[in-house]
Amino acid sequence: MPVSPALRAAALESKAWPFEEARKILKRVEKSGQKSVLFETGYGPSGLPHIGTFGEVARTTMVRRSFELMSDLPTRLICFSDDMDGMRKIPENVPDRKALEPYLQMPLTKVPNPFGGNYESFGHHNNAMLRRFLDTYKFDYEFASATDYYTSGRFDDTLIKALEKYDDIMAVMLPTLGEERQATYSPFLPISPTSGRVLYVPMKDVNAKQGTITFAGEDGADVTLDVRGGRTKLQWKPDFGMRWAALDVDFEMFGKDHQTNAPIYDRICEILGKPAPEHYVYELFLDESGQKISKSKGNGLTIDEWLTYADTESLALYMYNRPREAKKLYFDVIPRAVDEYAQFLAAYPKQAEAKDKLMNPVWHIHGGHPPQPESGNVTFALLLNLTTVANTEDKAVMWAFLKRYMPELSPETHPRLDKLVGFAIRYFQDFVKPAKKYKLADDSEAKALADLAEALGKLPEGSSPEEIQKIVYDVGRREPYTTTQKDGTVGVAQGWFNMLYQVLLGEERGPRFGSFVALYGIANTRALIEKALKGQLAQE
RNA sequence: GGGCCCGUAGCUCAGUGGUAGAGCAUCUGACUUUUAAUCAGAGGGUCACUGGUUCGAUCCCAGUCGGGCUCACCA
Repeated sequence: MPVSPALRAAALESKAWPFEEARKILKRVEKSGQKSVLFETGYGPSGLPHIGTFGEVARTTMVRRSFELMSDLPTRLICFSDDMDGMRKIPENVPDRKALEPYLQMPLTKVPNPFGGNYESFGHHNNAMLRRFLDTYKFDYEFASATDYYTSGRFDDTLIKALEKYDDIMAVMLPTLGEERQATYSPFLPISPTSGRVLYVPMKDVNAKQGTITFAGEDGADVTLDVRGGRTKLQWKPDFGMRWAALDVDFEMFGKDHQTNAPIYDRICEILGKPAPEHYVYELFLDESGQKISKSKGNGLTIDEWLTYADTESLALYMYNRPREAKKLYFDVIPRAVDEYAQFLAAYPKQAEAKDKLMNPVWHIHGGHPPQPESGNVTFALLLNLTTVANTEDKAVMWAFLKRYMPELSPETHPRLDKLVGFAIRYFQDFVKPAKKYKLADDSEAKALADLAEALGKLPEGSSPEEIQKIVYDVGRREPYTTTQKDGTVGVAQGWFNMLYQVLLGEERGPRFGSFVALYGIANTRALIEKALKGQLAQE
C-alpha cells in the first residue's frame, strides 16, 4: 500500500522510539543502496518461548512497520533458532531425563525428543513450540533453523571467509577471554565424525584453501575436517557475526545482557566483510520487588499468566512502553495496561494529525491499522471490582449487572468487553475467591438469616430489587441492628448488611442486597443462606 | 570498573521548550430507609542538586549526588 506523503513526512520526524530506530536503518540503506531490509531475532535452543520472546518479536515488528512508512523497500523478519547448539546439560522440565544422558554435547537436532511425538528431535520439537507460539500472535516472520542453514551450505562461503580471516577473528576474541580459555579457544566447533558431539577443542591447523580445520579427535588422533555443510559450527560470539554477515542482517535488537558483547559480534561481522547491523538494546524485566525476572527463579509473570487475565493488545502496549527502562512485570500492571490500551484506541480516530497518530501506541501495536474502538467506557479496573461485588463466576450475571447500569451494552455489540468480562471472572476465581473469609453465623445471626430465607421464600422469583430490599429491611429491623433515624422512626443499622456480606459473601462490603438477590435469584440466595447456616461456607 | 536506565504528589507512575498531571490513598460535602461500580470538591510537588543554552527549562546540554540493572572465560 502506498504511503501518503504527509504520513511519510510525519514518520521521518516522529519521536516515537520505533521511528527513531527505523531512521537509523533508513540512513543505512540510503548509504548502501541495498534493495531490501532484513530484521532478525534470535533464540537460544534451551529456553521455551517466554514473555521476553514475545517482547522481542513484537518490538522488532514495531520497528519494521515504522520503517515501512519511511521507505518502499521490501522487508523481512527472520526468527533464527540456534538449534545446532550442543546440549550442555539436560533441561529440568523434561520427562525421563536419564534417557537423554547419552546425547549430551550433541546438537539439539540430534537429540531424541524427550516429549515423544512426531518430531524428529528435541530441537525440532523446540522449534515447533517456538513457531506455534509466534503463530498464535500472528507475527509475520520467516522461521530459520541453524541446523538447516549450516547443513544446506548456506553458510559455507562465509565459513571459508572465516577461515581466511582466522587470525583476525582470533585477535578479536582472545582479549575477551581469560588466560585459561585463551589456550584452548577456537571459533570453529567441529561436530565429531565419530560421536556426533560438538567439540570444544583447540585448532592445530586451519587451511582456508582446502576449507579444512585440523584438531585432536576424541581418540587423540588428529582429525582434519571440512568446515562446510554442517560439519562444523561456530562458537557463540563469532556465530552471531558470521550469521549477520552471511544473511545481510540489517537490524537485530537484544536484551541488555548482550550489550557488552555486541561490539564483538559486530567486529566479527565486519571482518567477514559486511557492515554490522543496527542494534537496539532493551531492558530486562523485574518482578514486584525489583528483582530480575528469570526462568530459573520463576518470579515475575509468565506470558500465559498475563494472557489468562488480559488480552494480547494490553501486553503489546506494555512492550511498546519504554523498552529501555527496567520495568516491573507483575500482576498489578495488567489492569492498567488494559485500560490504557482502550484509552489510546479510543483516542486514535479522533487524532487528526499524522504526527499524533504515529505517537499513539496503538499505531505500533497494530502495525498502522488499529481497529475501531468499541463504544462505552467500562474499564477493566471496574470489571475487576464488579466481580467482587457481584460475587459471581457467571458471565451472564456479570452482564446482568452491567446492563442494569448501561442497557446499551451487550456481548453481541461489545465483543471486546465480553472478553474482558471473561478475564475479570478468571481474576475473581484466582485472586478474589481464595481470599474470601466467610464468617460463621452465631445463634442470633443464624436466627435472623433463617427468618430472611423464610421471608424471601414468600416472594415470587423475579421480584423487583425494591421489593426484595423491603423484605431485607423488614427482617433486619430487630436487635441488635435497629437504629433511630432522623425522623425518629426505627431503621436498620449498617451492621445488618455487614453481617450479610461477611456471612454470605465473605466480604466486608457488597452490593445493594436487594439488587444482588434479584440478579442472583431468590432460590439461589436461599440455598446460599442454607449453606451458610450449615457452616459450609466458612469451611471452604 | 565499563555500559544502560531512572530520580515528578504519601504510593504507583504519565507528561510537555510556554500556568505541573492521572490512578490509588487522605480529607470535605451531597445523596440513598446510614450498604456505593454514586456525584461534587479539597489538600498535597523547589519536577534530586548545581551550572549552561534560551525571552522562557521539569523538558535540551554539562557536571554532582542518590538509586536500579547489566557485563567477568555460559550460550
